[in-house]
Amino acid sequence: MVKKGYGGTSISDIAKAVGMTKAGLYHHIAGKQDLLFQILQHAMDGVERDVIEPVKQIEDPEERLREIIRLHLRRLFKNGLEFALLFPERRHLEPAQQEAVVQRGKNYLGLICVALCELADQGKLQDLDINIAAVHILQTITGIARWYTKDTGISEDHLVEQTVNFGLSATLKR
Amino acid sequence: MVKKGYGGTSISDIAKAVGMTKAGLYHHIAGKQDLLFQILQHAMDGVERDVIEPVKQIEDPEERLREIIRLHLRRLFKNGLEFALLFPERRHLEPAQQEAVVQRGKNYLGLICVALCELADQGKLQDLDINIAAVHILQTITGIARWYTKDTGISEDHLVEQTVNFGLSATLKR
DNA sequence: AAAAATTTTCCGAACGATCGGTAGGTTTTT
DNA sequence: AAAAACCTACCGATCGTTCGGAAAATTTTT
Repeated sequence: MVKKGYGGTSISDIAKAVGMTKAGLYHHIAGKQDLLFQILQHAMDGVERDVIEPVKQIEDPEERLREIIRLHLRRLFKNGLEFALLFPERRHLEPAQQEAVVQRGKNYLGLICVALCELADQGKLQDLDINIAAVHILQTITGIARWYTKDTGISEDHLVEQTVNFGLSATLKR
Repeated sequence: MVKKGYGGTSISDIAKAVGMTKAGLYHHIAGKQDLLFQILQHAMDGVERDVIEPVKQIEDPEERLREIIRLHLRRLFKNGLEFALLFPERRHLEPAQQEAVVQRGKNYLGLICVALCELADQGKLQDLDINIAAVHILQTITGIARWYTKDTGISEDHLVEQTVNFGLSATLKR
């Protein structure tokens, strides 16, 4: 589904990939739409557990923002970058499920916004539109899934470091 | 196709959208794959004309980078942000056509890389990985198509300005 | 200017294939 | 023996594509 998109992936394809027939697979899933929904929910559960929860306890907003980017990328690398590419496929869900996914996405974006706001209060931020900056940072992170592969010669550690610096120096005063 | 993806959009859908029957539409296109290919080529022709060509004459690399971001966004706004979302759908093309599209994309990325390199030579750049920074800038631009709508209350001008600043202060020394 | 010939545009009907999904039965595990 | 896992076989619908011909627009000939 990552490679060929929601519409381009048939249930038979998925069944074959897990070594089953269509009917066998249908014993485990409620339908194609619901399968995508479960995948998205599962992926976001992981982000909530490995990113959102841990950074809650970091007081210093600069350090927190740094960790948000770091942990998010680590999480993507560990769990498979590809899953980030499924996020736009939420358009194939029912409006209600779509809303649920979008809501959790906005929730995460809020995390970055809050960090930026606190930095602004401390006078550490450049003169910029916080909401736009927050989305740009998030797009930079998730955009990595669209181009990064190991055979670029770029190491994960290096990429994490560079991305953190990119996001911070784009927003922080110096 | 922007809304529902390549696989999720049938030829009937497209035909209906242009007020024709399937068979009537097929008089104008060579097939579904080729239609996508033509759309992508057409979109990239526009970028080449409105962005790549104009900035060739700008000597100063900082000014050039600024104009790349500005003109690219202006072009997206004028021609419809949505078309940027079709770029990832190139995966549904034949390998040969896919390669053609990717090549033109890399060509464009090279433009940013060169600007950054020249800035580095002038000692105006932060200590960073130029290739990674270039992709991050590009992802920030194209990422805008994924979230921006007029009803966010953000004006196009404001967004252009903020994005240019974001990209430059992420990479330039100050 | 009218008529004839030609080309372009479009449609109805159908094609084989595949789609998501289901019913009913068999095998495997508990 | 009960329950869970899985299969074969099939459903109606829709997929991308094609074909022969009608309708409309254009060009050529008279």
